[in-house]
Amino acid sequence: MDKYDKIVELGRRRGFFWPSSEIYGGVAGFLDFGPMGAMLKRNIERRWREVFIHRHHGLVYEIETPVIMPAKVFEASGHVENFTDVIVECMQCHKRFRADHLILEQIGDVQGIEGMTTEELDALILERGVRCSECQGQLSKISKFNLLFRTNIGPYSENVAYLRPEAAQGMFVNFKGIFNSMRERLPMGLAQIGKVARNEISPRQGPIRLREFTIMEVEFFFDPRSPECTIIDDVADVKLRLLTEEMVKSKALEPVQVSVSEALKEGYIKTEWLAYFMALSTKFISELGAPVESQMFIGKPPEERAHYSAQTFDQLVKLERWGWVEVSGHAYRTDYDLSRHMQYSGQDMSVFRKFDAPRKVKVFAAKPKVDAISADHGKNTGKVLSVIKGADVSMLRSKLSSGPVEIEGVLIKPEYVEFYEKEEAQTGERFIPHVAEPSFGADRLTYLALECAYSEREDRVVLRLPPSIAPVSVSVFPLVNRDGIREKAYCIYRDLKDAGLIAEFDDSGSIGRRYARADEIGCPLAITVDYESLQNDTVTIRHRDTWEQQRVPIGELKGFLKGFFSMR
RNA sequence: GCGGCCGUGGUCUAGUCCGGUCUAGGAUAGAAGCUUCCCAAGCUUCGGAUCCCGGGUUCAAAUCCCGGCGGCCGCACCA
Repeated sequence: MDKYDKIVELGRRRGFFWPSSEIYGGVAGFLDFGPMGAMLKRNIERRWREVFIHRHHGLVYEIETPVIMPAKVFEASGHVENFTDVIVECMQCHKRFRADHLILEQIGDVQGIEGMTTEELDALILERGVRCSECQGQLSKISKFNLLFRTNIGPYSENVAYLRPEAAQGMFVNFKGIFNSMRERLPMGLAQIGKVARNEISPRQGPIRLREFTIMEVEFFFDPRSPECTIIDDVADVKLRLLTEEMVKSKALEPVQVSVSEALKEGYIKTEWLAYFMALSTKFISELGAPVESQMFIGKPPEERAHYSAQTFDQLVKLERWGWVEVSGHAYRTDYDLSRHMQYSGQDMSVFRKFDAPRKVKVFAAKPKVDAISADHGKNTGKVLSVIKGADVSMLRSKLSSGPVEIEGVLIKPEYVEFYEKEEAQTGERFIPHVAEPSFGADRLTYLALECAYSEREDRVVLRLPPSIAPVSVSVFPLVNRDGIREKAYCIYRDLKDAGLIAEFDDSGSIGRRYARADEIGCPLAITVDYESLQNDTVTIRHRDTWEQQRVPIGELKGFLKGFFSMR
């Protein structure tokens, strides 16, 4: 029985997590979190929120957008195209191919192949005799890999929508509006914690690979001309363990350990903001209990990167059963997403960059020749004039150079317009921001925290969760249930709850049993009220990790706890 | 998706090969009470399993057969 099995067992026994829809046989890739698990996960989310968002207020803002978005969004993002693979396998040599690619390759362009169902493609393969391009073997039926969950909005089946596979698109589509309302400042990060869904082909590994999970993402927008991270000094000395793309290529297994500033100087990481977030992530993952030695970042080669990424580092953590597992991804998405949304929606996603000093630029201007126009158009002259004024000058100029052109139903002749060069002062230019994206899976982190915290002592399970994320902060026990001790303990318990702590009260079984119960859910402190408490108003505080006890006056309890939890 | 192994109270497990003695045993966890009073002590009592689901064979199925679902391992997949 390895750690994974033990955690799965503990997870069920103590109400952390278990497979979803279990009474109907369960369904792979979905997980339910119980009372303890939900609290643990929320605490991890809360810590992430503090580290990545609140500590950067003024720079990073949290937003919330729907899980369901119209098909158009994911057409623009490239997910519809890149998330849907129709795959055939050669029955002879067992090589796999993208079915559509193979068809196009062998029989040329096929009308409407994009929208074809697998049955139609199967039929096409059969009719046209498409074969394995390697060995000419016969092909299997198509299997379809579409990781997007599809649904409809409203009663119309043609109104297709998808469940988001990442929270990012909600931030991209909102970028411009928020940029405006947040006073048009770059850099600016948008963050989101929320559910995403990916219809994985065959998810295994329990909480590690899910079809629906919580993602925690920042889309950090910056001007590619000023890509400097203004707060890089805060993390310049943080050590990163890196396995760069080149090292992966040369089959290196041991990561190099370099400081953030070295990693940037050596060009391992392409942009400072990405490096900044990688440093934050290292600290964050350490705080959850994973030692730095069992973390590393691995550079993804182009063929393994997402379609939108110019550089990706996966942050890996070593788990006992699953080996190196990705807990966060750090992608340099450049201007891919905003450009695509600009193209697909027709909305301007660009941002104005002011020059240090206005520049003089030579531009062409169009001057309509009213005489010539009115000679041809008479009363319609006004219409023609407005068409000319509305047209893009350089476009109009190049078109007219090869003869008359029709715009908005009006025939424009070259002699209608005179072009002349003029000097114009430009105060700036428009550009599309670039994006650095750190992205975390909260469910994996929850499992990670459990695995890191899991320990055994004298045949008992002790979850040594960091106090900052422990589901229950403090337990209160009466040593015995008589002589007013129980009442006193209960009073303290209620006081602590009033003070905003997650506290539990337990008066059943022996004191040792109660300590053991508290240890199993990772409660860091237990307060015991005993006979001495009746005499001098002190209690014992028992520490989960050392089992040591100390006496603290009841009056100082809240202060003690406040200090204890704030320093972790 | 392919192949192998597997699925019994909340948890772990005995029983499955060789059908009946299993109205399913044990341990642990849980609840109530007594007792003890600082690390899962003890005693009493209680609740909790249509033996993963569906079908079949049989006088009789936890046990044999088929299908499904789920889990683990290997291969494939993993924007």
